[in-house]
Amino acid sequence: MHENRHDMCSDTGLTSNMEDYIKTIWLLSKEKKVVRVKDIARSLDIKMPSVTAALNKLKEMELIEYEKYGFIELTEKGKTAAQNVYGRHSCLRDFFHKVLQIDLDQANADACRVEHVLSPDACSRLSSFLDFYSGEQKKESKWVHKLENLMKNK
Amino acid sequence: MHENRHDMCSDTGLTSNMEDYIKTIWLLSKEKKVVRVKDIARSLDIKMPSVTAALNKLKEMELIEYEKYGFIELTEKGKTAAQNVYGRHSCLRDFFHKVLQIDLDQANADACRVEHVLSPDACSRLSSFLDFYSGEQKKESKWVHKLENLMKNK
DNA sequence: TGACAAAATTAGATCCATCTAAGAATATTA
DNA sequence: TAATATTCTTAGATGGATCTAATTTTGTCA
Repeated sequence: MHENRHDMCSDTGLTSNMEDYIKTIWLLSKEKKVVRVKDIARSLDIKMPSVTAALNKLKEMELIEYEKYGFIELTEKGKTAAQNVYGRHSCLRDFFHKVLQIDLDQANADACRVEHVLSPDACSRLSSFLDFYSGEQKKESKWVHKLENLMKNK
Repeated sequence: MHENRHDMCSDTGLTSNMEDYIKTIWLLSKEKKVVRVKDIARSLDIKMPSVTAALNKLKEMELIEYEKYGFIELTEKGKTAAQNVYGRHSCLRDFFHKVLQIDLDQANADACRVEHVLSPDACSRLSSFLDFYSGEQKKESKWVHKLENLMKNK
């Protein structure tokens, strides 16, 4: 019982928070090679003790490998989940930025929040829509230009 | 300090939860005339004591009028906030349902979660997009048909 | 109107996620 | 290498939101 009382996310079965952590760890490990508690804290704009607490949970869930004062690395399971979250993120960011023409920073910020709550189906449909839109954009369809103008003047 | 540590929503400055409560109260009062703790609990799929606790906070924030064992009514401030949330909700639901062709129940479910995290700007742009889309739909534009087919076969 | 049923509240607990303050481990550098 | 600075962890607290169990209030109806 009680599985669904807390903030779980449709896809990964993790809380929004846990999703944020693994996404962040994944992004940091792509650019830094060594992920530090400090970096995670800075990225998520929280304090280090909060990170430590979260890392222990993530380890418990076998999403990361991690020893006290030691390295932080995603397990395969963790990587999969992170990519999953990031997939949703980029799909949303692209929609916000490319279609709705929200500036990139704000598009990212919106995506960061929405990514945890959008159903897999909605996400995949949004993705299809984006593909369609890109195609039309390449073909320089009139309606795309109209829409672009409409969004530009907001 | 500490204003932003918890789950605040861009628009109303309330938590997702509080937004859910006032939206629910608003919807119930439109169909029932007398809003009961029991109804709110059933709507949100939580237990009555949780509702009581929330009502006290909402009263504190002057979003509802409410006395122990008594009536529950939104203040003007509360109504405004509720309409605000519901505006976001319907905009998202329409996008999910009409554009992405997600069935209505699921569209509502997705909207219910996203409504708390979408920025006002994104929301108003999405709304503009929907207007544009509806217009094109009325004109029976080819691209709309193409997109409709694409989404139908998902 | 008095007994019973339904609805609402209080009390007390849990979980999640964060914080500050203080102390331990690690890294740097004079 | 000893002192210092940085990084990280522990301990303990807070706030939001929920729950169950028990109690109180309100409503119903025989």
